[in-house]
Amino acid sequence: MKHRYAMSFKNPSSFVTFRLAKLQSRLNAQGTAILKENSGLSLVEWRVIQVIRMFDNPSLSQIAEHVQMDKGQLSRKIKGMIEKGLLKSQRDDGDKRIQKLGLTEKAIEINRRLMPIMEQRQHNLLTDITPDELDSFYRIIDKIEAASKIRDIK
Amino acid sequence: MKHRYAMSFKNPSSFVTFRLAKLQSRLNAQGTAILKENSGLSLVEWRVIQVIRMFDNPSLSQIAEHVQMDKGQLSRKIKGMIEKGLLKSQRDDGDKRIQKLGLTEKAIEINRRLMPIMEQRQHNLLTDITPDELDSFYRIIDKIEAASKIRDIK
DNA sequence: ATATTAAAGTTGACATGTCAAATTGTTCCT
DNA sequence: AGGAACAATTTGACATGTCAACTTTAATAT
Repeated sequence: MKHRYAMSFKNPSSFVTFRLAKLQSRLNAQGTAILKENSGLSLVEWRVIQVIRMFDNPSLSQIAEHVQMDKGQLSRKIKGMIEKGLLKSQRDDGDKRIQKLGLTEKAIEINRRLMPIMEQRQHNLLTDITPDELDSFYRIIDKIEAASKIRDIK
Repeated sequence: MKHRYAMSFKNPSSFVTFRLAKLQSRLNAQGTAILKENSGLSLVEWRVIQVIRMFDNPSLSQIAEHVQMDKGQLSRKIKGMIEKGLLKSQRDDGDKRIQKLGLTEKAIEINRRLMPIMEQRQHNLLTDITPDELDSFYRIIDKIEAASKIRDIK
């Protein structure tokens, strides 16, 4: 289905991107604050831990893909996390370029402690939203994300 | 309405915040690229121009509120934009702490040229989404944003 | 086989974001 | 009026993000 929207732009929120950016900014601030109060993790560190936890010893590139983050930045971040004792890395047997990353006991323990708090947070964000609404929300996000890949604007 | 969601978290997208962060990251990259190709503006500069355009000579603090941005950062950004000849500032008559910000002809002209491109972009992002879906999308964003203000998690 | 191209990760330079303290002007209270 | 409390903006220190170049190893093509 194609739809044409009237473009009035009387206020900045006429842009979906504006609305999303503002929301994102708040969510980041809240997430950072919660993690700070309950752990020593940054938002990125928390996300990296989740990705490693949910996939099987992913490589740096795979993590970068999942958290949609610059590889350079992630490289430094992971170095830091290894120094902090959160991650361990192991060279891949087959491909010597690849390092497979895993969680240390320390990270697992922090995750165990933090998870209920983060679940509660998510729950708080989503009460007031019906399951149907949430479905639709995710579908729209998918659509916008798909459209955001198309670079050509002409 | 209150809803309880099953929290399985088998993959990182189980967190709304993850999904949104990823989407945001893509949208930023796309927006930045489009602006770069078609102007010399950064995303923040573009947003600042929109806010100034749509409100009546707002102050720095008002802009910061609308774009949800650190005032310190914005202060520097605006200084830069004034040097680039995009903005002009004028001290408020009543309250001498306040500077009211306005667009220069140059900024207006850039905006005129850019607006159709950015509208087209928005249009591309939203085709495939019905007006009803979009309504619902905005409502949900509002709800999540409202919930994100509540700092207390206990 | 070996030269070319590509992928994984690292590094450096530089821009942007965050936080807190400092500055200047305003308002409110007595 | 005089000072405490507050508001708007600026500044500094430091963390994070972005981009491009570089190193090492792997894959592909002649």
